[in-house]
Amino acid sequence: MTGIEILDPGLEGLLSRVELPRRVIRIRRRGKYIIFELDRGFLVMHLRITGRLILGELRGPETRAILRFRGASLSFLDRRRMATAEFVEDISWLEAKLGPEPLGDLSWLPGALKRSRRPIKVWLLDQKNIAGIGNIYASEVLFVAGIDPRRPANSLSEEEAVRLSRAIREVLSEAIAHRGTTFSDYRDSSGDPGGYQEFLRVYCRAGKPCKRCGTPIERIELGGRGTFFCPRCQR
DNA sequence: TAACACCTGTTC
DNA sequence: GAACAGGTGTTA
Repeated sequence: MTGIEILDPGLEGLLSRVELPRRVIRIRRRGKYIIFELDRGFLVMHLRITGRLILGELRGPETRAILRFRGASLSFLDRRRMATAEFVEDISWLEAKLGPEPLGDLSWLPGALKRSRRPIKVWLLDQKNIAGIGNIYASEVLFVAGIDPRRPANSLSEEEAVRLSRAIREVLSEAIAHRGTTFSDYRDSSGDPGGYQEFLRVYCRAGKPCKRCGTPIERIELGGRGTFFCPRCQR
């Protein structure tokens, strides 16, 4: 990393406290966080809802910073300015607040569900339980598993918990294969939208017929977030 | 654990 | 004018 141009004054304190250049050892993801491992310290980013990292130098009202590397630049854009980026010396705090990865081994999941009475949909969104499931995929996963999002986590049977584990893997793998879900803002690093919005089963389909049984999809609020489900297919 | 706060844009 | 939006951190 050879330089950073900070365009949003709100990022000053978080990004300017490191002397450049620094070597990037590798870039990885943990939950919804993007981690640049540097020869000393880390650059940790979270794109929240409308954040984007686009290759090249894009200057516009949404541009918050431009990261420069030897031979490449990354523009950090964010329409709602809720995304975060900061240099830190260590990232143990991140590991401490995130549950296991959703695409890893999930054999622990049935046991963990028994320890919570929260609605299963709210449980899935809590990054401390499992890291990386957002509001779209929580609804989608529960539809595929055939589970009512309002059910207390600890009311799921062993068999339902196993179905849920499989649904998590299936939905997230499919979504990744289609390069993500774009309603309005999400873009990949080339600026291209994802394609999974074409395949969503329940999310944002309130009133439309269930793709499996034809019953109108319902929208309710759980944990303050819009939640979509089929009252017939999900019990 | 729920409500609110953080932001700004879109849609009704 | 109000409601809604893919997320998370703080507060009550």
